[in-house]
Amino acid sequence: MKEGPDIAQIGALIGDPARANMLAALTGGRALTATELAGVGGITVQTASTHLAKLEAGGLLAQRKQGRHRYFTLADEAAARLIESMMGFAAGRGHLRHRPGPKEPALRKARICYDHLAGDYGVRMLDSLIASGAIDAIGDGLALTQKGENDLKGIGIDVGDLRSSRRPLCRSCLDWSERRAHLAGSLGKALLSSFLDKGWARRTAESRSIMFSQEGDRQFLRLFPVDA
Amino acid sequence: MKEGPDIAQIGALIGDPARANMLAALTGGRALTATELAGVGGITVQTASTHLAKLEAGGLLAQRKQGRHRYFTLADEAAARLIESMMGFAAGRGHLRHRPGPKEPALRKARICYDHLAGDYGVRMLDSLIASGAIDAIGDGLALTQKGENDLKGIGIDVGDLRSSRRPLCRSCLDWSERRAHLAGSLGKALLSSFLDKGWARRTAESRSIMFSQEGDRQFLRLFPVDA
DNA sequence: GCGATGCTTCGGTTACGATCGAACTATGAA
DNA sequence: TTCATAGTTCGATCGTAACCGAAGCATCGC
Repeated sequence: MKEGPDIAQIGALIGDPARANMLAALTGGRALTATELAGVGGITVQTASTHLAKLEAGGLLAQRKQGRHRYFTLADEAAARLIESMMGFAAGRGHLRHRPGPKEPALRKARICYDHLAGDYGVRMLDSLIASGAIDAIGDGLALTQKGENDLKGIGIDVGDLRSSRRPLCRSCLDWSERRAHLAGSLGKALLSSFLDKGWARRTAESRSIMFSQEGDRQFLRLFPVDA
Repeated sequence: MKEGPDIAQIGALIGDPARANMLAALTGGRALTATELAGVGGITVQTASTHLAKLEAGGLLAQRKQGRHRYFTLADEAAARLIESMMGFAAGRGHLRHRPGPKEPALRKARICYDHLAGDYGVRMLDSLIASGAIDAIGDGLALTQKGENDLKGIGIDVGDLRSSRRPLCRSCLDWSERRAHLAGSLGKALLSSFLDKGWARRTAESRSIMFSQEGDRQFLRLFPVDA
């Protein structure tokens, strides 16, 4: 029996805790080596190696050899979206690996979600963009308005460049901590990049959280106000 | 270790072949009994029972007791979307359970996807609605136009009723056989229902395919033309 | 009450796959 | 060349979870 795609294969791939941890870590967007991934998975390198091979064969991971290192990333945006949508679903059902830890608050405030900003700040940014009329929310979709395009130019983002990529400009992404949407897509990526470039924020070494500087915090809150 | 939602749990739930088959069968939208699900899973009822309990505990399934039967459905639209997005991803990677079988062509032509029309006909319908200006495609999102609302009234669908539900009116859903989008959301559901009510099409007993009558076929193709 | 049907729980078996130690290959540095 | 680091492959072990037979509830029809 049966017609249709084989869900069980990729389910099983994601279903192993060690592999799931590695995938979640790669949600952070940066490429990691096999040894680093063994660390986040809590397993030895040999074991990690076989896991990584399976994930790559399953189309979830891509690797790039560089010298004697092997850097792994999520295969593409589709893979990233799958993982993120599973995180959203899992969070909605209370399937949390709740070991609160000290990094938690920072993670809820602002973190990276593949290549864009998530957490409280990510949600706030999208809300603000919609409230100001820079983005229209239509059904599930998001569309940049003319006003939005002008506003963005003011902070140094040229939307024309972004449109040339095949990737959608705006996409909404469900936030597992806030359970509300934040902005993904090439525009989401560009915005985060600009914050990092401006020195408003920086990525932390070992976690997916994003640390805003005092000045960056001030600027961000000014740029994306929320009226309650 | 780790912060964040536990992907591994639901991954493992979906990762078992028997469970995956049951979930895929429920993608057909209709409620199935435990014994029926045991059949599609290819296992005995005892085993199915434990699987179903796990799926329910995991928030993927909901059950409704009715007499001495227990009817299972996907827990909600979020669960359905997760399964469908996994099917889309799996299909894109060529993870097919290819046992072509005789039902395949019918399935590719028209099938039910949770509660709306998918397959060749589903894709065609959305394409046609966009081409005629009834629906605007904006980024990832779909929005019904005024013209669309009028057109729909002509075939007996009152959009006002649909808007009252909290569920989004239009949503695009990736088709695993066509690898293109078709129309989901409450409007997608309403359209399929109207085809069934009109007698243009009927659901088959054991498969997810939808059979159009000769007359239904003619009407459908007239209503949703594609100019090539 | 009775048996029949639908489903769950229990107990024991079995198989698959995750795991690691050890040996092996590849790249880089000295 | 030799040593060190990064990663893979092999072989063997071990745990977990899927599985089914049998027994136990629950609900229906009579």
